[in-house]
Amino acid sequence: MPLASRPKSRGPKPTKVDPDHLLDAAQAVFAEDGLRAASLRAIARRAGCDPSLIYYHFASKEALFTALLHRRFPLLLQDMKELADPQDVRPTAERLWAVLLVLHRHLKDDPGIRAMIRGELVRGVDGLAALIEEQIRPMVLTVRSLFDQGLARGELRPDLQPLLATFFLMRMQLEILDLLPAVLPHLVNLGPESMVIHGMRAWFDLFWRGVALDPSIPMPHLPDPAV
Amino acid sequence: MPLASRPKSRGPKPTKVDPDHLLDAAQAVFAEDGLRAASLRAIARRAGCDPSLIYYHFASKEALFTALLHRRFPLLLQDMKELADPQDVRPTAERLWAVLLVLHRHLKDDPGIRAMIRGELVRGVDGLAALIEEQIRPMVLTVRSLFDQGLARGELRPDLQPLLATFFLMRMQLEILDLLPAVLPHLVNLGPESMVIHGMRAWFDLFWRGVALDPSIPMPHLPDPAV
DNA sequence: GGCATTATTCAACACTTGTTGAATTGGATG
DNA sequence: CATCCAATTCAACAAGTGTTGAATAATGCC
Repeated sequence: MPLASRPKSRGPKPTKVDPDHLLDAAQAVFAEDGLRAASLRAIARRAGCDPSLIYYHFASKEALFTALLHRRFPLLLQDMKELADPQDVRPTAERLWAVLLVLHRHLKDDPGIRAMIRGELVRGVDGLAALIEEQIRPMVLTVRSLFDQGLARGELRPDLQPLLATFFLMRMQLEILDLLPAVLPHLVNLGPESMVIHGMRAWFDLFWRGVALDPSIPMPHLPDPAV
Repeated sequence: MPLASRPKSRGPKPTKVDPDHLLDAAQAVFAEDGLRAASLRAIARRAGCDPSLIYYHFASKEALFTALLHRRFPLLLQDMKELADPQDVRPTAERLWAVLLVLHRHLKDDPGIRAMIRGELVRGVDGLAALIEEQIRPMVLTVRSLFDQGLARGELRPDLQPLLATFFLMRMQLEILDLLPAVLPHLVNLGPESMVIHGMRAWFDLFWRGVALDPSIPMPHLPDPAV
């Protein structure tokens, strides 16, 4: 009884709530409410601690957010860069499909970072929007280089516009991860997870037919995302 | 002087701020901040009136938002329905392009309603999210019927999935309207407006090649959006 | 056991929010 | 000119916000 209803105790349970745990809670709340509307009290509630504790680990609400940013983006960029190694001789179709797989792996269970990439979380917070763009740009340019390589190898339509193609490919993957599980499963009879894979394949099929030099030659085998 | 700096006057200038003017201001502010973070005071400031006036015309913040919803969506749906008339014998490519033109016409200058469609504005506000979905669904099904007609006429790949194709086509158009003018013009040398048209054509070219039964037969002439 | 340090909470601050009720104005009508 | 009404503002409310400084509990070290 003194456990559940302790009426007046002060600073009771230092159970080592490490910063990562706070970041997890912050990510969840930010994803739901956006940067502006998300409250530190809501984050603290989620993390099971007092709002003041956040200020012990982070300087401010904004610092908490940028810490979130630097936790995930570098990993994503790294994976993308490995994909774009010019020595990679796999067919371009396979490598572009791998771009979708990387996005799937990193963003599947993380609506927060998806919203970040979309720029939603920081609507109207100029400094942070610029910071996010700064994290995203190298990733976009990396994928773009994949298209340049594909063009040089004669596997893509010569009139292709690499930057727009990059934009189309990645952007739609974000939408697929976000929207398909939310709205389509009750229109088609598929579970949310296989709905995403189904959508990814349909999208890439359409996309590749649109960008390939000769869409009639069959695509290489496209592996499912690792689960 | 008594005009600019009137220090203590009460209820001064009934200049007939009609509800539509309030809706305009609300739309702008909602688009920037989202439903939760947007404040009635900011809306009132934008409209040049007192926050209380909003309550004279609308019952609450939420009522103001739903009024916004019912102002634009029906018009959009109507245009889309005219497009999907089964008697229309134009080539399917031309009709699908017209879908993009309708979206362009209605949403080009209206980031607020774009954000509504994307569902951003109402993150975490359950009732409203359902209400928006209710407005969007008939529009989606209308466009879907266009694909069904195209399939029946043998102009589309028989293995096409109409619902996914609808999703891809419309969703990317939203992204084009939102993102291309914001991020690409300083990477490509095009003005924001022609950037959008450029992007739309590139997108539809890719899309059509992806869904057509025989992408090698040339597309009909695709008119520019009317400006 | 005493002590310094670290992790945590409490209580309060100044401010903003949606909302309301009463007060005020301008114009039309008599 | 007086009266009525619609349009508008003022002033205040309770609740929630980010943030801070002081207080407290647990932990490891001597």
